[in-house]
Amino acid sequence: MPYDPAAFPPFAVTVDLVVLTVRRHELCALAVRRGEPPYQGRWALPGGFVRAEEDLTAAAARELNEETGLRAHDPGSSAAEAHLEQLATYGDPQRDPRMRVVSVAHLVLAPDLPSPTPGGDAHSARWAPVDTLIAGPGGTGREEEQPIPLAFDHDRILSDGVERARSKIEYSSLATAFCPSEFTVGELRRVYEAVWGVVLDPRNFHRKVTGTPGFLVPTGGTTTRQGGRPAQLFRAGGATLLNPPMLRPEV
Amino acid sequence: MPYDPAAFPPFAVTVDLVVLTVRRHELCALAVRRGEPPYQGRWALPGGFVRAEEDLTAAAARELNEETGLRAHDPGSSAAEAHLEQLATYGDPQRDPRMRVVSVAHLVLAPDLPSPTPGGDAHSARWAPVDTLIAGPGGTGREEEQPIPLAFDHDRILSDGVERARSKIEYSSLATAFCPSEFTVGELRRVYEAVWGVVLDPRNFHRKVTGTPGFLVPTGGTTTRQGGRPAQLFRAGGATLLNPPMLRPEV
DNA sequence: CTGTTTATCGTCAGTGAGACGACTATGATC
DNA sequence: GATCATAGTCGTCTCACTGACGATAAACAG
Repeated sequence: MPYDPAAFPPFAVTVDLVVLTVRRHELCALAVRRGEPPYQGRWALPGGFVRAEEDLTAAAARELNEETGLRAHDPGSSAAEAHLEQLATYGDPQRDPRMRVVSVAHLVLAPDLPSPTPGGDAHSARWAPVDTLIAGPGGTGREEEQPIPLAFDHDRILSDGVERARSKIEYSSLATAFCPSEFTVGELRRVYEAVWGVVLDPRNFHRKVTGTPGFLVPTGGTTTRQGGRPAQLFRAGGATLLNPPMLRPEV
Repeated sequence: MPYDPAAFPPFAVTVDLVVLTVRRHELCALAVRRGEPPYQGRWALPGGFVRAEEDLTAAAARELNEETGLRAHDPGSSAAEAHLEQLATYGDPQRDPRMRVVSVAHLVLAPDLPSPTPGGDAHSARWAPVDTLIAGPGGTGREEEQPIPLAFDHDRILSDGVERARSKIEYSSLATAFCPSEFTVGELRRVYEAVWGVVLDPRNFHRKVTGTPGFLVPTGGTTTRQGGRPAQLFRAGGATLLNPPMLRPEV
């Protein structure tokens, strides 16, 4: 194909973020309320335009920091860290009524933030349980109420992000991205239970995660913040791939 | 962020294709020779600009058909079919020296084509063993020769595509996309061996694939095209996910 | 002190994978 | 035609891992 600067149509390129965390035993996603048309007043995923000289990952990290104060996981940063990875790209010609927009969606897994409302504006952003945003895989959204659809094609993007997170914690140590830097086996188990929406056997889970080399390293400390007998504290080990994987119970 | 049509920079959006097949027991990728600068004369992945009113997947399917005559796997099409899925998006500001280009890479898994050269122009396209294009995971490229780098960031795109294919045949029935519509267990095993670069035990492999419900359905016919005792012919079953997965041997 | 909660260790049976022996059915070769 | 090489198919044995679940430990609440 010959090079002709006039031969290709111009696109707007954006990044959208699926930011997931676990709050009160529920998988939650960050949603922002749109202030202007289209979809004015509807909830949407955070995102924005990629700048002229900005890498896609950098744009996603910048938007994440603007919305939540979180930093993407860069070795060398000591701020609150989150896992960030590219999810997929959505480019249906009709997905934005204003113009042709291609959105590169990114997935962020963050620990539960102490701040009750992410970002600065409490009215425009919230953590919403994913069950209230999209219908679950097995049935309707919880409480029999159908969720109000997100703006644009963000329902699909969120679904894809949740599914990616659900499958990825099976064979990687990514579930630790939902935990603070030090955590107990029980806290990690509750992450799996919230993300998968299942109940796991504490004894088998304990055997699995402590028996997988490189997954968890004990810090020596203990805590009773979950009540009951004091539990050992761990931090994430160097292993990123779990082999054999953690098995998600059958439905 | 307020809507201002002048506030976002224009991007060119392209699709690039990682087209993989298995030829003579080797995993091969489709490469085209660039006819003009930049990187004139170098090998590159096939691809092209997304049209103004064209979906990303449609653009990838169109480019695939233009280059190889293959059709993406659409139910209802009887042409030679291939699996097509989105791979990842590459948007480094410096990746194309001419302008800001965001490329949505797609992965295509195709059966070995009877035509010796894909597409029409034998001089500009070829199937190249991936080992001759990128260094293998365990060491150098084969024959101790360092491969000539592909144009742009296509080395990375190809590596990502190959890695996706290698991991995806573990837990899905996607390896059948490399096979003709009817194939034997041995032919499927040779696909795994070529993609992973390993040798698998024929007896354990046979037990695994024939014992997984929905993976293979016998057609009733047999063939001796591989020599030896006649082998049953199968076609791909409806199952797409393999549970438990096919295990890739340790290195 | 008793009950409750959570953590942790152990046991046992069943599933599945790796290693590998044995047999079968074809074509090639002497 | 006998023999050999090749590829396919069935079985067996062992080990690792999982799921189910009993038992004990260490905290706190009443």
